[in-house]
Amino acid sequence: MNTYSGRYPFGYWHVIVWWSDERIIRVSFSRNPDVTDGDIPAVIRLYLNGKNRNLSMLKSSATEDGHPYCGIYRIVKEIPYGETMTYGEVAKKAGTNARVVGTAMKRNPTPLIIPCHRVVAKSGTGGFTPSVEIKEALLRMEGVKI
DNA sequence: GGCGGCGATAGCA
DNA sequence: TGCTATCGCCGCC
Repeated sequence: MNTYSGRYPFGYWHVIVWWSDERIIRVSFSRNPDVTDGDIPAVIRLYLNGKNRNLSMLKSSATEDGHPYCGIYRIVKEIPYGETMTYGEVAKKAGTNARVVGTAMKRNPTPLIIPCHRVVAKSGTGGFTPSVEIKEALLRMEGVKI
């Protein structure tokens, strides 16, 4: 199986993507991109430029059977572009509690594909790893008032 | 393999 | 504003 990696600028950050022929393996953010070079899939580039509203066709390693949080990630993946859900609402659908949802979002290996930035606290934006400024920028880009 | 700690929270006094 | 319920996973015995 071939695997690829690439990076792409987003504000002051770079988005780094690892993927294979089958699915997206990992997405991360860095201010100081390492040796990772090359381009990223076109649909993600377009999304970051606000020209593509739908990443749901991409498969993520996180929603596969056996992943510890695949149930939670499948629910989050269904949140439409420009809409948000609270940690509590996701927890209710997943049959768990909000703390567990927060932990799952923090461990999300493929943000953007699993749109964890659309999961917000009941009051406020909630957190984001590595930085809430990325979460806020993504939400603003999607037209969400924060 | 068992046990304790730890959250990107929520809800209530 | 402050405190606690809650629970799945990770790391360390």
